[in-house]
Amino acid sequence: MTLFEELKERGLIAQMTDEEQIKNLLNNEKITFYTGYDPTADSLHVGHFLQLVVMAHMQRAGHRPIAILGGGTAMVGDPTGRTDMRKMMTKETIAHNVDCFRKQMSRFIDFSDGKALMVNNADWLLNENYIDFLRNVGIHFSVNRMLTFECFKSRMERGLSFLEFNYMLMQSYDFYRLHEDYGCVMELGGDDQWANIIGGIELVRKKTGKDVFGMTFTLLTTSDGKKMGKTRGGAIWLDPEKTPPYEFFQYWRNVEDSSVIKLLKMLTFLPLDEIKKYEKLEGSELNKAKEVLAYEVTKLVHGEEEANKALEATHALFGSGGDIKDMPFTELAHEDFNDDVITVIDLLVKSKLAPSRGEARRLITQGGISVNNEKIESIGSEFKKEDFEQDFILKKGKKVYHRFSIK
RNA sequence: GGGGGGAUUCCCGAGUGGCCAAAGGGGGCAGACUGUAAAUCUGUUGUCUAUGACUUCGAUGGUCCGAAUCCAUCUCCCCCCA
Repeated sequence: MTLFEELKERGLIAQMTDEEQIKNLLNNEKITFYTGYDPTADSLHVGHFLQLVVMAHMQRAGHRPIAILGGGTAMVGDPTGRTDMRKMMTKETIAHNVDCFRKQMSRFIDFSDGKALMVNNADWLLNENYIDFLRNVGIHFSVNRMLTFECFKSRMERGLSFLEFNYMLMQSYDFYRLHEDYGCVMELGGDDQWANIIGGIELVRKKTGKDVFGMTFTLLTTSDGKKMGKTRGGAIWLDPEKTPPYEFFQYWRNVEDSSVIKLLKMLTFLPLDEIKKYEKLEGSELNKAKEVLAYEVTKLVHGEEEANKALEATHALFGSGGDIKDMPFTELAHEDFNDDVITVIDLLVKSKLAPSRGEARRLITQGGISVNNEKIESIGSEFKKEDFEQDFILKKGKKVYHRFSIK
């Protein structure tokens, strides 16, 4: 199967500028392409992960990826799809985020021996002279045309600052620079990036007369169209400090039925033939596919060892057997006890299962808390130190487990 | 530069002197039903040493027995005209 077919079959391609030419390019040539990452946080999240997967597919097929870190563009902020302006980040924050991204990325893309490049657009954008930039780049953009773009629609009602309006020009200029400096001929991005990509392609054509290409991949959404990768606690991060592997695993284990197959295709490298087998599953059988999805994605992001641990813990809690050691846990200190006892409320707050004592009370009152499978009936329930000598597993709701031990 | 409107709890959005910890919706959490799914129904959703106390309605100061609501100053946002 050719790369192009594979990407298509996996549902990764959303739009492209010229299907025939791109197909030919991907299947018969070795090209240099790029994708951008805006360093808006100190860790990559699942949206970036999809981006990395696409890059990896391309790299495996012999193409050369350039990952561009938006150290320069983040100074301005992409208004695409936003109803309000982003908070301006300080230069220090941006630099820090760029560093974090850089470390995480090398796990997915092989940057050795020039097989892939990582550049920071701060290197050229920050030194641009305003007047020169306007004369070289600004001249090629029509405001009339930009205003008709879908990506600015939502902002036409709420207001759009001139600062943000420039974002498209900056990203377009990136493409031009990469084209000139590295022979980059294609930009890849999430489907929301379509307008910015087109901007770059047109700029390259106007300045050099050369044709370059653009392709977007499908965004991760739930069946009702919401962006995936968000929970009440915020985004699902790739940084194990911010989203522990067990939690990461659980996120994928709990996706809705209608998304499993789609996600297996998009986010894992399992052969399509194998995924076809899961496609036949129905009803509760789909849980098997969900487990495979969770395992594979966790393995890619956190490594095989962590994936195994998460799987073990999952089996221990939801099935039978397995090792409970690897579920989230809290170690209690002797100071946490009062007269050798500790209340359930304290346990809930200590382990951050409840954000406040009031919330902890509510959980207990509503019957949402149990310890070693015995429901806690009273908000005054206490436990002695001895109780922690054996396994002590607290359950919140139906599927949040937490283990306690004593130092 | 001129004129007008606005800032409310996680979000949207009511409330224009006591009945306001603040309607309604969304989201979250919990319960029922289930398959660790979806949909649905129910409860809940500021904090605490908890039938009470404390903090909250852009910021500061004031009026009043009493302020999210009235007054003054300030900060920020939006719209219209130029």
